[in-house]
Amino acid sequence: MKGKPTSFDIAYQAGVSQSTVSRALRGSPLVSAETRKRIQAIAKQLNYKVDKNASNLRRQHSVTLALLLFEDATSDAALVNPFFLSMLGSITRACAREGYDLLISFQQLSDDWHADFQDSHKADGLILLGYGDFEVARHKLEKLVEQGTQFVYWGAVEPGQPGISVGCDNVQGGRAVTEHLLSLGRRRIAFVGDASPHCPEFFDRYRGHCEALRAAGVPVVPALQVEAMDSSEKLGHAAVRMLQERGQKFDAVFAASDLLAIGAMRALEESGLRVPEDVAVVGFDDIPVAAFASPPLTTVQQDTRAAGEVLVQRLLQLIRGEPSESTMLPARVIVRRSCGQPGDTDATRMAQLRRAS
Amino acid sequence: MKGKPTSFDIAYQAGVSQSTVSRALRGSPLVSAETRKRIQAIAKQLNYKVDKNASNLRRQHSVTLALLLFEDATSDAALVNPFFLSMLGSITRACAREGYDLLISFQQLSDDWHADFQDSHKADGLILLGYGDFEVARHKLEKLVEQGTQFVYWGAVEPGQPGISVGCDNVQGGRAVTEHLLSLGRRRIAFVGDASPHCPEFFDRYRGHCEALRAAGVPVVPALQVEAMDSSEKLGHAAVRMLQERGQKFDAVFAASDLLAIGAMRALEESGLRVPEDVAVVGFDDIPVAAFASPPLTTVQQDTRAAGEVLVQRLLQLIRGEPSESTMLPARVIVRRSCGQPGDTDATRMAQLRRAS
DNA sequence: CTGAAAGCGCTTACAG
DNA sequence: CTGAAAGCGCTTACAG
Repeated sequence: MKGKPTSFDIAYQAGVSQSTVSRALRGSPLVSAETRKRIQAIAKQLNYKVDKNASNLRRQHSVTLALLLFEDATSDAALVNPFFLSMLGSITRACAREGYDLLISFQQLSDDWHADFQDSHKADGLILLGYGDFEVARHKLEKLVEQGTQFVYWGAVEPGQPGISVGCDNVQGGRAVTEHLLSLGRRRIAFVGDASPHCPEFFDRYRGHCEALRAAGVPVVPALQVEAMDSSEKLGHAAVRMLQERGQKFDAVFAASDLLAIGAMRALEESGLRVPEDVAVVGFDDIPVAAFASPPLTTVQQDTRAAGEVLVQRLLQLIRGEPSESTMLPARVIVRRSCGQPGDTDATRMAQLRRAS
Repeated sequence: MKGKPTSFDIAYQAGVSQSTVSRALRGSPLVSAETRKRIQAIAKQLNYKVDKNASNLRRQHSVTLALLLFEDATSDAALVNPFFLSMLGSITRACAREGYDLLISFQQLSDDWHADFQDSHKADGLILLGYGDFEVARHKLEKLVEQGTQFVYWGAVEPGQPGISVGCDNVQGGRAVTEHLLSLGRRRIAFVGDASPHCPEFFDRYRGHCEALRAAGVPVVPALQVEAMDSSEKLGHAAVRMLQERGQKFDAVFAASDLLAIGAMRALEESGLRVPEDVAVVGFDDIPVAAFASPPLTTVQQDTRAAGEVLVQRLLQLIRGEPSESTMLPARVIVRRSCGQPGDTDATRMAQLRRAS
């Protein structure tokens, strides 16, 4: 046998036409069971695999999805957002289950958003993770819609957004974790995270936060909110310093992400403040290290497993021309020690590790 | 414009033949600069992208690599080994730089090892991460070699192994971290991890460990070695219990992976033993949570960034028919508090976080 | 149920 | 430097 066998080789051995081989292997009902069986046996024996490129070319689709992870050009080249990473598993598996292959690519925020993948027929649709400044991203997303690109993205879920998005219920998450802080007696809660349309997810978390405060009759103090557009330990650290420079007193910090929260805790520690005794700290995301922070971080868990599933489902609906819609997933407060209430540390830590590994 | 433009559309607009369009866009020197320029401009204006499937079919290769992550069938479906995950970034980037696309797929250890990707022309070569029991994997790897599959894998680097592997210098890493423990006065060091050809990487770490002991004139006590074939917190926990049941005294634990080490620390804690005062603990891998463990875990860092680069380079050499060879990367001890020597916690923690995010 | 034939959109010898 | 033509390996109307 020279080179890879083709459907003609199978046909020859089976004594049928190449068309019949193709039909049999694609599961067409137009082939008799007996013929199909014979063909399959020979294909298996010859280790024949349908040539994807030929099949794709002919059928005009690739049965492949592309996962585009956007990252800041300024950040170190080896970084991958741990939150997105945790979605990777479920996305991959959902694709596999649906018979789709998954291309993965890291993109610079500044680049053209590669409709390239679809234009070149490398992928039938795109999953976008991480868009940076949403006001900038919005235009790019709108262009994608215009071009007829099939895509879904993880982010805020709000009316008027371009395309289909999947995200967690940030308002509810922000509300729930703030209520928890309030129930522990905290009243001056700082919020670390941008509260503007540039960061709709952080903004929604802030909205939920404010809702909870108002419902409890606690005043919303603008000076207790500090901008942080990105999610990093450094920005969280800087935010606490900023609050202190403002001379604001606070007994809790709600950081819009775990990375911000961890940086905030470090800054507090350095100022001689104890977490949670002096200042309670909560984050958002429940990234793997959250359970290992000192103290272990109370946070809001987004269901990354469901997230991956839903992203793939929505994208496939788009590709198949079925009705599809943006979807919000529930958020869940995970209580650990950083908020001042001894949580079930051991159990959550085990669960975390399991998710991490 | 109906549907995606083809090279014929470009040719028509440029007033040249389709062949010339193809040549111009592929950068053939057979096209005049002026013609090329005109064609490129029109292609750009029409948002033309070469159809990958057609191009691949014609050229008989896919300019795509497949990353296969193997996992235990028994483990929860959402798990991804954090160590492999940390390699993903550099693999992706190395592929992008070389102009290759990257398919990613999770495979069950028990499945056929999908030469499928290559047979179907989905990918030109494979990168395998995680093989489980190497004695079992060896046969599969040998079969891949027989079939002429182009692949590289992460693992031990030893003579007589099938195919091309890339791994860290486990012997050196095991030696170095043991020397460190010895330098801190520890003498009865337990080793948690399988020391057999089933786990060549763990075995090499054990070898390095024994070398260091012998060089220091410290006896190697077989009863201080506990099997753990896999890397999980649970097995690390069980290993410490086993040591205690054996009635062995030990003042340090060298776990063959961070996950094992973290489980071991928890078991020690539960027995009322203090880490590092009573028992020093060190791990291997330097996964993101290692810096956040309590106490922060001393471990051996594998250079995941270089790992990804080298894996891709070696695979491309194979694909291009160039000489290639298995490669060993250096390992580096990261000192944190779990070994009893106050490490530069803050600096390493920051570095860790940066790698984690 | 099966076969002959067209065609998916390129790339690349071949001829000029 | 350019064009006409073959062909990569399939899938799928079309005809039987």
